[in-house]
Amino acid sequence: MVLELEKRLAARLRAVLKQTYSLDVEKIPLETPPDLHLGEIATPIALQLARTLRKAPRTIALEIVAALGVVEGFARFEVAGAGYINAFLDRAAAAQRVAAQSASKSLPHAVGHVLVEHTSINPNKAAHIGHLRNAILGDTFVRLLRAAGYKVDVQNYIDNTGVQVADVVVGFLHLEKKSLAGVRALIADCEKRVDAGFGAAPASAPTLVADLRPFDYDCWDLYARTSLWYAEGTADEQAARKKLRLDTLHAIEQGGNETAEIAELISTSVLRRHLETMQRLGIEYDFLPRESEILHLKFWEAAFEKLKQSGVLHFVNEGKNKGCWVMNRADWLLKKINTKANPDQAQSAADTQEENELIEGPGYFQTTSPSLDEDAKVIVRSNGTVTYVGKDIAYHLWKFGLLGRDFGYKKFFAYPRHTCWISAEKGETEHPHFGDAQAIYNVIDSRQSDPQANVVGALMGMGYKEQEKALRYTHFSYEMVALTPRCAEELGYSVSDEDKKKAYIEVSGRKGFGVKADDLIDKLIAAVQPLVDEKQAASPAELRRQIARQIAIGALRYFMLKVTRNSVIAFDFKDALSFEGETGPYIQYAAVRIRNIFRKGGTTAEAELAQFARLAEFGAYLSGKENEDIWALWLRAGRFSQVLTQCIETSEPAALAKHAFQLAQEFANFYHRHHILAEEDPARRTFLLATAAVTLRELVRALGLLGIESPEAM
RNA sequence: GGGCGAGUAGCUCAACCGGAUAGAGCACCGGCCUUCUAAGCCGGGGGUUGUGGGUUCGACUCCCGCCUCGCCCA
Repeated sequence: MVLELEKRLAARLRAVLKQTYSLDVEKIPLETPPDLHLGEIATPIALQLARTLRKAPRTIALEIVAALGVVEGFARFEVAGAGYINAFLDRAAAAQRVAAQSASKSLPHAVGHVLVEHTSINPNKAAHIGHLRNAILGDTFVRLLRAAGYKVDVQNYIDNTGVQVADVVVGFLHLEKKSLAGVRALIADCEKRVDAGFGAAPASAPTLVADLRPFDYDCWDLYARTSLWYAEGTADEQAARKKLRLDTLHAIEQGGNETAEIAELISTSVLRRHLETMQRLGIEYDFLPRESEILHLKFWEAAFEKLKQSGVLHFVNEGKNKGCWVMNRADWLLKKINTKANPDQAQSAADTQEENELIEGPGYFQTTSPSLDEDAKVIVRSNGTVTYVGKDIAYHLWKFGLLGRDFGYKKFFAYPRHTCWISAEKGETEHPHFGDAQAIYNVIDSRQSDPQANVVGALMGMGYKEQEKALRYTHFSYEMVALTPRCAEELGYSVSDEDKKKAYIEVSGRKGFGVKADDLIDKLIAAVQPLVDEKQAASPAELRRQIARQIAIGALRYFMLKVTRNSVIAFDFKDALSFEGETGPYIQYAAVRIRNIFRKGGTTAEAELAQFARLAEFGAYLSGKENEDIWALWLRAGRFSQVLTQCIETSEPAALAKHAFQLAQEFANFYHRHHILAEEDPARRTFLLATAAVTLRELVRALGLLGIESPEAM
């Protein structure tokens, strides 16, 4: 509702400026006034034009308002302050529009096939809180894109042939002295234990993991032990272990041997655990592309030819990179380096500005003649091995359908409503097709921004800037989750004096330092369960467990989503286990209260909205100081598409989290001031019930996009 | 050494394209349960937005320098 009116107002203002001043203003600045008595939409356009028009801002504002005339959906316009134009909505008309909206309908504007990659955990250990942030951000963004009308495929990239998997293989073979058969037996054993309770179906009892060790937990410990083992012993022993590690890695990459088979067994089993963990949070995937297929189906070889042909790579004959294939660098980057080297050439602010636009804008990449660039990115090492970035370029060419090769596909994991596929050398004949995306989002933490930029650079260098789609590459970056020193100590880790002084300590899978995802979920459920049992004593135990689970997940997802992406989360149980204030449960609680009103009133939201549609006159209920809180609620409810659009444009789901909270907060305010069911005037009662109905609809919709369920009771 | 990001209330974080009085939550203090659920509501204190300049009608926001912290690369 608000979004439509903003567009209409902007169009009208544009026309007025053209007509009155012969000005073409493409972007009309619109903002939200700080207070409702200043209207619902404001523009400082008159302030901006004061210089060009050589007039006082207020004069301009008054002229514009006079020329605006009547605009549908608006009650009036006022000039305020230094020269703001404040627009006041026709509240009754606005409320009607909001009430008439459908919760399920997606926005019509978006078309196109989008690919979102998230989670992508090394399949050698249990998922931890950092992985949770990734998966929750990614999954939420997928929900937002789908709500906006995009067709989205969700991918979870699996590095099943990397050094991390190799380390656990080394651990099983050489520390645990297990054979292939031994590993297989252990996994079968673990899976039995998982089936018995841990991390299983929603209805099962919350289980703390102390006595139930799923396989990914075993690997978590073994991985840390193996990492330590490499660093122990004499220099000779260390060298031997290092060689063992490298040989193992090569055997896995090679495939077709027992070591590779063990790696396959481990990575597949751990991967399955990751999918189970994420399923607890309502997170599902469509396709799992694996590194092993990227290797064996020769994706790199295909990409290498294209990279050489397009001149993005060149062979180095001298200097420290002699014998390597390196990537040519973009002109702007070299220019920047040269400028730094000559401090005499002081740049003006304008030049810097221009340069920034070059860097950020599309089409900046121009390959340059291969001069001496010792810092150029090496893609193929002098020993012939490909770097990670090289393989990633090949993979991303595939994502855009530019590689000319495809994976094989096999069914891997069954969700209640759909199947998750995995890559295979020889797949099933009947399968869906992935890749060929028009836009991609890679949910990867900010530490990977350099490699990501290199991949983009390569794609652009290959000339795909001409094809619009190759530019639609978004590194959906986010900061890591770290532990506060206090939290680390609580968990029993020994914290060095140096670390104690820090605000936070980075988690490390290699050191086994962190909070496991399943542990956190279990802890949350265990913390909420007593509250639910107490307040819902009359409900059956199974329902109480379901509610506790919904609240726990709501708390966790909201905790990860309320913070903007580029802020480090210093994890602390005190904050994460909170169910009060700006939390998921607070919002869920608001929705439950509304449900209770309808239940007690013996009516439904749908029935009341239908009743409301027949209401002749209700404008009076939306005006006046005493009804300001009610109007605030309707207005907020009408902002949904505005917020959704903003979230997608900025790749930032936090704005929706904030929106949901504000809506819940405004409802709580309304709830305490107006006793709906006690209202004696039937028309006003209908109006108040409609207010609650619209709020419920919007709360449930916003929560749903955040991946949070709305319990029937709590 | 180079690149990226961050610094806002005691703590954790917001602030739409440069706009009106910089906002929430937690913590703290004081009120509110015979009502549609107190996982709630109301009130209170709390700020030189790291720092010094610049740009302009206007700067948390843009530019330059410096300080501190984090990450990445060498």
